[in-house]
Amino acid sequence: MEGGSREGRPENATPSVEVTAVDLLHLQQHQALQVARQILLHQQQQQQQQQQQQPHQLLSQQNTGRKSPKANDKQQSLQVPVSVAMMTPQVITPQQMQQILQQQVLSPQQLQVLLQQQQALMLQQQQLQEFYKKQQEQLHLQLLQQQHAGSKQSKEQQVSAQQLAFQQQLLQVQQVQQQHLLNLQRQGLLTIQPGQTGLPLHSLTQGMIPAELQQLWKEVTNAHVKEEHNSSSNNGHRGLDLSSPAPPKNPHLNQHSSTNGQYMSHKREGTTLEEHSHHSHPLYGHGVCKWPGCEAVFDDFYSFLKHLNNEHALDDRSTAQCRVQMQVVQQLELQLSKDKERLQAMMTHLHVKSTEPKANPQPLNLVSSITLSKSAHEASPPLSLPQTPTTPTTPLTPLSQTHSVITANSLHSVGPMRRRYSEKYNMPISPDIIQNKEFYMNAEVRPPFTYASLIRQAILESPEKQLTLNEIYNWFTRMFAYFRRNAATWKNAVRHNLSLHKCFVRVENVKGAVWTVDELEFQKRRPQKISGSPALVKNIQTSLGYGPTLSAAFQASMAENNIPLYTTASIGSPTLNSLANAIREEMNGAMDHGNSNGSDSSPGRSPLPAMHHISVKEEPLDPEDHEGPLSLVTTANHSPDFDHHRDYDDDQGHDDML
DNA sequence: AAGCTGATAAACAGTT
DNA sequence: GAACTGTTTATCAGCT
Repeated sequence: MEGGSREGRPENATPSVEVTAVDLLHLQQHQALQVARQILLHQQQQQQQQQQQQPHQLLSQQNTGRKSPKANDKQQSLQVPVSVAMMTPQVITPQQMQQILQQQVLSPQQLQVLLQQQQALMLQQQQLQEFYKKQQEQLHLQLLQQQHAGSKQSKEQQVSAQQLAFQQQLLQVQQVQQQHLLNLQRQGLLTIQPGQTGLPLHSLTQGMIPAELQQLWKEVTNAHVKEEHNSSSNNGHRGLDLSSPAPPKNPHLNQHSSTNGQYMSHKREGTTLEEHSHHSHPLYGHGVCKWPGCEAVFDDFYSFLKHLNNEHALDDRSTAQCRVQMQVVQQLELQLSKDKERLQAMMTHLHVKSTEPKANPQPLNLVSSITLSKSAHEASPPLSLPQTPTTPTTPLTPLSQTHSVITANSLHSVGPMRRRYSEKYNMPISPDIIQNKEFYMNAEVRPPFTYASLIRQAILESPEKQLTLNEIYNWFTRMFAYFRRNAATWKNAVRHNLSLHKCFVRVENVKGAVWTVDELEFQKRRPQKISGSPALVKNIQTSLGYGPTLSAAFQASMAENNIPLYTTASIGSPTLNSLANAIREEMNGAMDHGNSNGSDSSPGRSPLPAMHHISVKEEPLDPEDHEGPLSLVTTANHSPDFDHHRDYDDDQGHDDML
């Protein structure tokens, strides 16, 4: 019952914006999706034109949200599309894709074909670049020899002059060059069949230079004219295919071949193919010839064309200029690739920060990607593979929400956190909270503690070890940015926990009632395990199959603690120190204390580390806070009472992490 | 697979 | 009467 309403509640539906690992993984597919989307849009437009009455059904499948909370419903899953619909329009989500496919606008086969074509085109692009490069090298030599044969200047000077020219043109011609390349591709001049990729290129780069280049040149310079005559079919602007019949939809796909976001402008390009034939040309803009170094002004397009054919015909000079341009493009692309690499590294870094010690960031990314979609906790174990969500709620935040910017929102998971990170092991809440106080206070990251643990911490931190409900609320909001949202939800949870757990004792006070902690009860209900538990040790050593190395232990610990869980997707994650401390504590507990005393675990389990953390505490709160809670915790932990922990020895602590 | 635990939601009653 | 406080029930999900 409530389940339904819960999963459909607004917080969940909020389209969380987050850069996830999956985003990264999908990044490559993004271009393909974009292109496909453009095609789809185009087709849809055509359809609409043809059947004007046909409604746009993309979102029509959304169910009308039922309201009665009581009314039983297992239809929550149907609400998924709603959240999908709320996502950024630029991104085509898997769901949208599916919808599109369902509408048969584009069949899966078609899509696959398109994608394959894109891949082939990307290959082409690479080969084309190689071709250009070689051409440039050769032409460069020729240029130097021919143009400056009689010159007294040293070749080095010439080269530097060339380089200077390159730099000057670098920015100016970037766009023009891109368009130029696109234009070539669009016209199918260099279309290469996927199967025969190697051959044509080879021939081009080897012996066909003159012929191919000449033809290519003609095509470039006369493209517009031919396009005019080519009025032909819809997309068929590939009358000049040298190698093979390009697929009908290549014009669009070709755009994709470029590595960066060029496709953004592709649509415009693609839709203006006809325009080109009339008054548009990559080398003609604003009445000016955009040939590098030309800038001749023309009143009309045809004058420009004449100029282009006359002044920029295929000769050594033009060829050399072309080569220069190619080099410019190449350098730009090189830089682009470097920047992309850098971006990737940055994103990876940010995603994985909390688990830096880990060797492989991949899983982390995956984890982080899932984090929001699910209840972050499940995804926590940085380890492994993306856990397949079993929950219907999962789809709420589709992986496709990629490309979004990292924002504060992306850091926190607002949705219902049905599961604490891990119930397995107690984590010394105090140290963690203290050390990461800044983080929790500023980042809307759900703290990896259970409500009970937090409530206890709040109470213990108070001078009198007692708080009113409202004071507890305040502590939550003060200490955790996460709890500055959804007050109704977590406050209810707090009250619920206070009432539910025996460890929280309500004491009538003069001014009302206050809540205190019965540490005994608290420890009772929390079987502490970390230390003594062989399972933990084993877990630490073998988890993830990374082996018993320290790093493995680190990973395991983090995984188990779920410390980084929410933070994997966040920028400001807990410091490495805290992680190390947490792990150290666990390790200490496991190794040092063995099973003998149950003191280990939980909240106060490791007094020493706790003390270290204390020193870090910077809270303007009461000075007593520093020692108060901790000492209390410590005593509690070491008290004989912990003997009953053994009663729970077999259960892997159900600790309380949120 | 069952049971435990925690999170969430909600209804309800008492108090302020 | 509204808001707050506190209790209770129900459901779901993760874990052992």
